[in-house]
Amino acid sequence: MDNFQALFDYVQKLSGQTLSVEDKQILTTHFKPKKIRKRQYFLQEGDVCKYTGFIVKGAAKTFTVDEKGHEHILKLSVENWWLADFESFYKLIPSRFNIEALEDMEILQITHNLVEEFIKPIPAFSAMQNVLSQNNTIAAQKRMQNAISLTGEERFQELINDYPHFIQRFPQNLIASYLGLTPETLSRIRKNSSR
Amino acid sequence: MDNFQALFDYVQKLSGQTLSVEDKQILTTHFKPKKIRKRQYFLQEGDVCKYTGFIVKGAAKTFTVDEKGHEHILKLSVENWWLADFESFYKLIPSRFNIEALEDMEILQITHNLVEEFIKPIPAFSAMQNVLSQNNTIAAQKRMQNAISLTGEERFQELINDYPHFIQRFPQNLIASYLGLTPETLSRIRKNSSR
DNA sequence: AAATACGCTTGATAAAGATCAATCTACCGG
DNA sequence: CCGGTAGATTGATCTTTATCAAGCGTATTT
Repeated sequence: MDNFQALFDYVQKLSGQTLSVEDKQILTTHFKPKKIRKRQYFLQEGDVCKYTGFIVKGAAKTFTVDEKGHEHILKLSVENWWLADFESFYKLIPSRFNIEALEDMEILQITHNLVEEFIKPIPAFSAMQNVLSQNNTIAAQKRMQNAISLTGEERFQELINDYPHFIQRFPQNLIASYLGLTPETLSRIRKNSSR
Repeated sequence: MDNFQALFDYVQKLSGQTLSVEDKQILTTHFKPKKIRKRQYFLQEGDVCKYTGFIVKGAAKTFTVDEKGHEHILKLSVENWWLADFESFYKLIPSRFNIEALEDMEILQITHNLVEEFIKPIPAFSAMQNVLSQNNTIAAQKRMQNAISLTGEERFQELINDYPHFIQRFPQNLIASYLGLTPETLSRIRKNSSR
């Protein structure tokens, strides 16, 4: 039960609506709790992303590996975020991304079909999805603007502003990759900006 | 009538559903045709984006101006795309962006309230919005990945792949800005890559 | 037709960031 | 307690990209 409370709270908060007892029952029936251990993969490049997962506890990285073997981190995800490559999840095509647990995780996972059939009909859930989609659009737009118009140092400052807990929680080399920098460059940026 | 046909076609294509005569009537009633001349602004930084516009004809750029007076182009929009700063449009807050016509334009515009009240209840329109939202999420994800993991030259190649008509239609300095490069750098990239 | 503005190119130089290599520390796991 | 691994830092060097300045061609305006 406790696992699901986080999901209920989240849906109600974002939608601004209340979940009935029956709604909660439907969510509890179709979302499956799953544990993922640190370093375990939720999704591997080339596989279809069959599930999306609501993160109850823990954190993960979404990344690609280039020809030189370097990781590029597209996304860092923590509690109350959704875990998936949505391109693969929506279209059922092989994913270009890997998703790996950075800490031991507890998630609630579900397939696309079950969402469409049983979950979307819940008004609060559907409303939550709309709000989430708006938030994502806005965040993506901001991050893209930062990418094309700011220097590495400025992007780092923005990250500290927008997601201060990331700095505490994740090692610096992952932060660097998320910002599109090498660990060495981020190290030097931090050194110089503390002047 | 002709103006609206493009919108009808677009909604039906993306939603996979058919618009009834009544549906079309509702759309025709609430979307207002508007002409915007080349160099005219659809939105100015600091203003609230009250309208979203479906582009029937023409093209526009969405951009910011930094402290040094340099433009940074976040988006280039053409026929069958939507024109708006969605952060400002959804939340009714002042926009950080400018949107300016690059060619004479014909759009169909509407306010947020009218969409919510009259347009969203049309099932095909609502379905179209869901598909559009998915497409946008996927495109934003891809562009972000390119930004953090590719060089300028590689990003240019991706642009040629994904939006070949952009190269024909827009001057090179706008393409450069969209890619997060200076016009000089893009000029040199093109020179060297034709080797 | 002249004037002008705009976009593209090229050159010289500077800044930002990547790469490669080495070292240092801290934190496990046996 | 020891050895290993992961992360952070620093230095030297190279590559990529920005900046500033000038010149050129072409379309547009008057």
